[in-house]
Amino acid sequence: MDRSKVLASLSALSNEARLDLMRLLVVAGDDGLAAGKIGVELGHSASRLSFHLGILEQAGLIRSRRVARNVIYSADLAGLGGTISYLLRDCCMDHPQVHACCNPARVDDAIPMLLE
Amino acid sequence: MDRSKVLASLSALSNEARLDLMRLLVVAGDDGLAAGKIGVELGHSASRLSFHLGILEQAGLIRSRRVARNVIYSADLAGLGGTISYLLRDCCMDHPQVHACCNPARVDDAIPMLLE
DNA sequence: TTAATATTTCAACATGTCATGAGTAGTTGA
DNA sequence: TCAACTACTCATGACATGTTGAAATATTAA
Repeated sequence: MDRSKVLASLSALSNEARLDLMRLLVVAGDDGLAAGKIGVELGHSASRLSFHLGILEQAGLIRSRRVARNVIYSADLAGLGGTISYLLRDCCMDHPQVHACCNPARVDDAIPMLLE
Repeated sequence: MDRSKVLASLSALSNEARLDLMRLLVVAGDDGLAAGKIGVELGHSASRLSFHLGILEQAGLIRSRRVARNVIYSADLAGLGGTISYLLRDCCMDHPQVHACCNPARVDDAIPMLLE
């Protein structure tokens, strides 16, 4: 992941409405959510929502696909992971003290993944 | 770590000059670096540097202390870790696929920390 | 085809961010 | 104390960001 993409991701995430959007879409999983449903959920106007979704998509943090009349948005976990991973590696130089903060809540779930 | 602090941190990190600053200070370790030295290192004007250092300090990502004529800046690893950890937990809901991206380069170093 | 639905685009405005250069304030050694 | 050194503050202008409401576009059902 190159630096300008990371900067775009961090900038995209540094906004309350967009952080809310990301969380909602992560929870929604691969199925995603239609724009209209998101708007109702978060109480945003259509144009405001579209603006923020566009920024998240541009930053590679979410994807969209058209299904009939609806546009379905879903989280791009690789994009999210890439951004966080950049922070850990290239910014924090994999400093043990920073990694320690990121100790997953459910260690048992995460350890196997780290060993893959 | 509360949401507004996280937003401030992400906003602080979403700038090239400040990302450079963070990396430099993480590498410098606890000893930190004097403002003047940082300016020379990164080629920034004094006022530009002061502006960005102020934003990072305000966001809780770095600390400063006066030593004689110099002001020494150093990375606040807990602040950095807290921000990353918020992204992983409250935004990504500890999603395994995101954690997998953050698999440390040096697994042997990191695993013991995760098990503590 | 027409009407209804879903979403995006656009212009206007307010606000925030950032680089620059000049000036200010704190600290030290002669 | 004075001059040198170090770092910060402030005003300015350029540019970016975010909200709003109206209009435009795309898709579907009748």
